[in-house]
Amino acid sequence: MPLTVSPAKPHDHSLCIEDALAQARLICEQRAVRLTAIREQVLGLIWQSHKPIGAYDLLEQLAKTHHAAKPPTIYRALEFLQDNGLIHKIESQNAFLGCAHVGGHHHGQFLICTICGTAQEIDEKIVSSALENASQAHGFKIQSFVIEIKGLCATCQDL
Amino acid sequence: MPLTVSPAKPHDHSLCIEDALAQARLICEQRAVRLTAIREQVLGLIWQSHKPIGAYDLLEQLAKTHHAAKPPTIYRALEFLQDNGLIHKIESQNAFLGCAHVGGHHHGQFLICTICGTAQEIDEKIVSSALENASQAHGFKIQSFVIEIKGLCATCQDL
DNA sequence: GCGGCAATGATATGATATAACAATATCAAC
DNA sequence: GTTGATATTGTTATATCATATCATTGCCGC
Repeated sequence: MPLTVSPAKPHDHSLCIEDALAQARLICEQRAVRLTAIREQVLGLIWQSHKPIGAYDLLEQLAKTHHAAKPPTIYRALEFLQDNGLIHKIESQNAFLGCAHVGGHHHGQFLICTICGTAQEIDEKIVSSALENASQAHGFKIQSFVIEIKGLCATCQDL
Repeated sequence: MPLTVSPAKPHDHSLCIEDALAQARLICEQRAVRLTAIREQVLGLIWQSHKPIGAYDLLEQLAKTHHAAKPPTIYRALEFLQDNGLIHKIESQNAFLGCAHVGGHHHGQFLICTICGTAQEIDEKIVSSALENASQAHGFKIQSFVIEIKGLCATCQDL
């Protein structure tokens, strides 16, 4: 299961990408939305990195094969991919990352290494229920959340 | 204690501002750093809203009394205030908010209302310990975190 | 009052994101 | 298979957020 590996550990990442794209095609078919060439290409570019990647870095990559690409090209693709739960935005970095748990209507929880820059997505019930608890205690009703934990991944702690 | 009220509830907010500025002066004296006129003025402007406020909105306010104010003026003041734990940045909005728990070396947890825009800072042990737990389970060592919970505040739920 | 450092002024530019409208592609209905 | 409605992409321009750089001024210990 490529999607459950830690990005910090070595693995055959081309499998991640293939798997992510295959899942994306499936999801889009199920939802009757169109994973166009541009959108799929952008998703592929995002998955080529385990590190969150910025919109203009993506644009630079995309422009290599797609001369007409301009900022709106990227931002539209990013919006589509976000709307369909295929990618997440890391708010504290203005950067984007493939969703590791597609299908669920979830919000991301991320472990972001301050040394190597990798971001691992987790989905811990203990975190979401703690948020739910804390919010309730303040009479607040959750719609969504941003959880970005910064620190040292297992690999970089050992350096 | 003005600093513990919910921003969503009506209260005499001028007390919040005065209290926040008084605490800021104290903290800066203790830390032997200079809360200059510009910095204090920016902090005051931030406290005039319970809603996170953007850097350029602050600039516009500041420029009314301080003709020479330019973007670096604001960003330098914001950096100082953040470094000294007097304000927080809401990453998902590129906006800034007075810190409601000055003194502690804490990271913020925010309840942000999607209707009225107010952001309430909380500091729930259950949340931070859940993050600690989840991180440990993945061999990750926390340095800091961004917690921004979006939803409906008590007041706006009843509308 | 002078030397060193912190803070601010001033100019320019970099980085991120969206508005608005035109052109084209897709696809269902006929 | 043409037509019309809608989604997607192209194109230009601009809005919004943030920092680099160097000059100038102010503060403070000596």
